[in-house]
Amino acid sequence: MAKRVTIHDVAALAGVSRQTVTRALNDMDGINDETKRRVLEASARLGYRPSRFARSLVAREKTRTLGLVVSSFRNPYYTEIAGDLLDCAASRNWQVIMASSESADETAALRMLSPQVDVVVGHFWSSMERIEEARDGVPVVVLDRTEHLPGTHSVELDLRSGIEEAIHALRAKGARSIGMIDSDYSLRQSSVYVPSSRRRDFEELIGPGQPKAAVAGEESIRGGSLAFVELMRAHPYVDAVLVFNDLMAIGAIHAAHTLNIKVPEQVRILGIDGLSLGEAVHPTLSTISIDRETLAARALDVVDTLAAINFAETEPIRHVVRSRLLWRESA
Amino acid sequence: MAKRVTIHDVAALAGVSRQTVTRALNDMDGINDETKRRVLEASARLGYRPSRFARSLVAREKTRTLGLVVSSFRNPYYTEIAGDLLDCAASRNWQVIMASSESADETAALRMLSPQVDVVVGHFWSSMERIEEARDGVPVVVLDRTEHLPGTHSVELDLRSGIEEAIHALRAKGARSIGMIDSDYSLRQSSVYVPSSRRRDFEELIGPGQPKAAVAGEESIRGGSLAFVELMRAHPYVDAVLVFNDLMAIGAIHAAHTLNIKVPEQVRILGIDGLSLGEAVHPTLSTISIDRETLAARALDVVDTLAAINFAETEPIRHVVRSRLLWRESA
DNA sequence: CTGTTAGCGCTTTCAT
DNA sequence: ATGAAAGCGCTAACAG
Repeated sequence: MAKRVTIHDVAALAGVSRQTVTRALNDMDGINDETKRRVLEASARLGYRPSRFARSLVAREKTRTLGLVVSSFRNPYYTEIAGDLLDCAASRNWQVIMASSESADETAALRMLSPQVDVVVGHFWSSMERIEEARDGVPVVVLDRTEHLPGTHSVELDLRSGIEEAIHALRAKGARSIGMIDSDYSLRQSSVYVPSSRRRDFEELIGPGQPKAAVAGEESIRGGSLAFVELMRAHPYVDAVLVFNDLMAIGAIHAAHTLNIKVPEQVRILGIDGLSLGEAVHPTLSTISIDRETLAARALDVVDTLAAINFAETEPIRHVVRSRLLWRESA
Repeated sequence: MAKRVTIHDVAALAGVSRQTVTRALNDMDGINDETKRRVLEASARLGYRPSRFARSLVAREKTRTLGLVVSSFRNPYYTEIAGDLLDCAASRNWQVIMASSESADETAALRMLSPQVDVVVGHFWSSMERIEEARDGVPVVVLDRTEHLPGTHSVELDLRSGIEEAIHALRAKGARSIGMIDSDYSLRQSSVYVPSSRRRDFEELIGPGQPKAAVAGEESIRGGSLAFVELMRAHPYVDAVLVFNDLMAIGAIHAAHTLNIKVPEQVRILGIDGLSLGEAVHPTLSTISIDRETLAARALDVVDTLAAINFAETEPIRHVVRSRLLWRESA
């Protein structure tokens, strides 16, 4: 590994001072054309690349860098949010460094990002303590989580009102027994299944008199398929299903095909997320849709607010984004 | 915007030297516990955050940063590659900065990334000259492109052999007239439609005697649907269709449902990409599958090779990744 | 155990 | 038009 070519080497080769090199390369004036040409040539000859570290260190306007932890690149929900966030960040003059918490765990991603960025945004399901320890002083903006986490900022999701509305609407359409397919995420993380807040909301809203028809599966198309089969076997009377997310709901529709169950005639299927992918399946997927662009915009609002106070510790900032029902064909 | 808190301020408040602050914060030894405690407290009081710029400038092992240009966050093909690349990069000790070329154009993304990173990886469809100008000396690794671009490194895709094999297999299964749905990407970029290399390969391989049944559409589910309708209207005799990518192919299957055309009985549909999503539709999508993990690994191989020579200009490095047929139900 | 010195590579004064 | 000096904020190496 050869030693780095510095501005000094270029200056030496061109027979000028370092500042002259700076002038030539940054297209500043106060430099003779001929000198400039010579410097540029020397720079090209040596394959000189200014150090981005030195440059940023001395830059008057520091590059503002945002760390983004993407939970999964296999679930379009997360990648679409990442896309929205990236666009929004670019328009507000933020660089984005991404890390995936798919293979590693999310605190590992956080720990890796924290020394590199001014602030981290992402979906985090770990305990407050673990986040606190991994963030190492860098402010964190937590997305989607419905509980309020002290010490971090958040853009929360109001799914509860969407779920409530959905239950009413499903009943109005004639559903008598509504089941749910939940995520088994907690089970995979800690070997203990804890119902998701989506399920907790669902069970509270559906009322105490109702039979509890719920199963949990992996957050994927396949997981949704398996869970649907399990649900229908255990609770054949179910005529409507709320599914943890759209990906699993698409899996459920797929499984319904296989089981020869007509959707929505025999069973209504309703997802959560609002993925455009839902339009590609038959029947098209009805869903509780999350306004991802607003979510991204709110997250950047928090980030800008924090930047304005130089990322000092401050009272948690909190935003809430609402969801809305998107009726297509499956429910 | 308050002035930045530096190591100096912490040192002053704790009544020690800057070096002692460094020792305390970086958990180095050779420091009194009591002093350490005092420094840590001062640091916390001031909300001190070490400058990542200064730190990287002086670090012996420079952070190696790779820029990744993601063409679209709405097409799982690109996000899945991004995920693979991110994992691969992390395991080889590379930081990744991402930019999307979805809303902006790709040279803008390249221009934004180039001062921040050591090397850029991504899908680029612009002309050599535009890339050359935007990269500003930073080495670029171009993915997927089948033509050989002088001056940039590349991981190319051998789709031709996959397409050839597919045509043989479709004919063996009884297809008499194979059509194609192409991407109209070039049309959107420059108002002139230029057949993609996939289409050029297809037409060469299908032989000169064959009728040319091809239409072009947007690279999306919807675009695939519209194109399929158009294709079947213009060329009703077509009994097999090769589609530019899986997303469009899923759209085509969707449209076939709507048109009441049985897949694969009446028309066989074959995509390109190998998205796992293809398993979620009915019938499941047959496809020419690209080994994304190998693609990611090859790209990182190039990157590591370049790092070893300190990113000096060098002869273009070139890898080729093969594709393979993945028969599911639609063809 | 702690402080001093010397850079990392660049850009910005300010002289010349 | 060019050069010299100062300093961005940090850490490694050496003193004390």
